Amino acid sequence: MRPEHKNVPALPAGPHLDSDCRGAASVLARVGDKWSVFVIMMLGDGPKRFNEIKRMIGGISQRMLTLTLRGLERDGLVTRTVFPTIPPRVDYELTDLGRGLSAPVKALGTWAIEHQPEIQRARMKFDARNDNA
Amino acid sequence: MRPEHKNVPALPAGPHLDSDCRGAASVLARVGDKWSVFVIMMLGDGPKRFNEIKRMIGGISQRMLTLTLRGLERDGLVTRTVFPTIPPRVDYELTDLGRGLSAPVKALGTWAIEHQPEIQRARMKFDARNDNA
DNA sequence: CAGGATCCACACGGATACTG
DNA sequence: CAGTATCCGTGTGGATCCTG
Repeated sequence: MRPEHKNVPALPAGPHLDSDCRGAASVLARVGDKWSVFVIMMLGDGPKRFNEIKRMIGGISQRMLTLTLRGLERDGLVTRTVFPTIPPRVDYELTDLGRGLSAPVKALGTWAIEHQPEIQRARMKFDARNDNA
Repeated sequence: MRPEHKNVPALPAGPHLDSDCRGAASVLARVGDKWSVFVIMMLGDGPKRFNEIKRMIGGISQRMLTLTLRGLERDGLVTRTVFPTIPPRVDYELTDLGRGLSAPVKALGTWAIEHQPEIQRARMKFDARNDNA
């Protein structure tokens, strides 16, 4: 067991970057994770079931969703509730900690959506300049 | 040329996730990038030179820093200014767009630092429960 | 339905050497 | 100093098949 989990490496070793920053790195790694961000946003408005989340996100494999949810659970950001029914049902919900995080994450998401066009234009221009290939 | 650049895949194809979200994904991918986040934070207080940034961050290889800066430049988040002196000198600075982004990013960083202990405790507990290995 | 197990590709990222 | 070029290990993540 214990193979993947999302590795949370914590920067190598350098005596650089004050330790707060280094510890924060592993947290940012989770937040920085594309899928984690999406899941947190999806869970923003109430608990959801596994396949429900999967459908909402769309491009994610069940493997990645499982791994992502496991990671978020590990970090105390979401709770996993199993209903021992047939067929089984599992609900995922943000914890208080998770809800706290969802605020800054949403801010980021909002920013991303708002400025997406500018960024895409910047990319086009940049690529155009360097694409003599 | 044009080998890496940070791939910006934009989710596969699924007719899921409203298109705003899908476009935002590629933006979040940049923000989600660990190194990009650090660089943006470093550049938060004024322009910096290449090796200056490298030293401040510490754990990054010059390759990754180059790639990261290239990506940020491509997205119109930082400007690259070359002084044709000997030895050469290159300054990197946040654009207005970049400065706009640095706000939410800092918010996230702050959150990460503040709640890092809770998260680490959550991880310990989680690992303790499942580590019968 | 929710997810564990496996196989596999390939992009990411480190180390090193070389250049303007 | 600020890169580029190359080699190469490995984590990440998709696809597929199987179970309670």
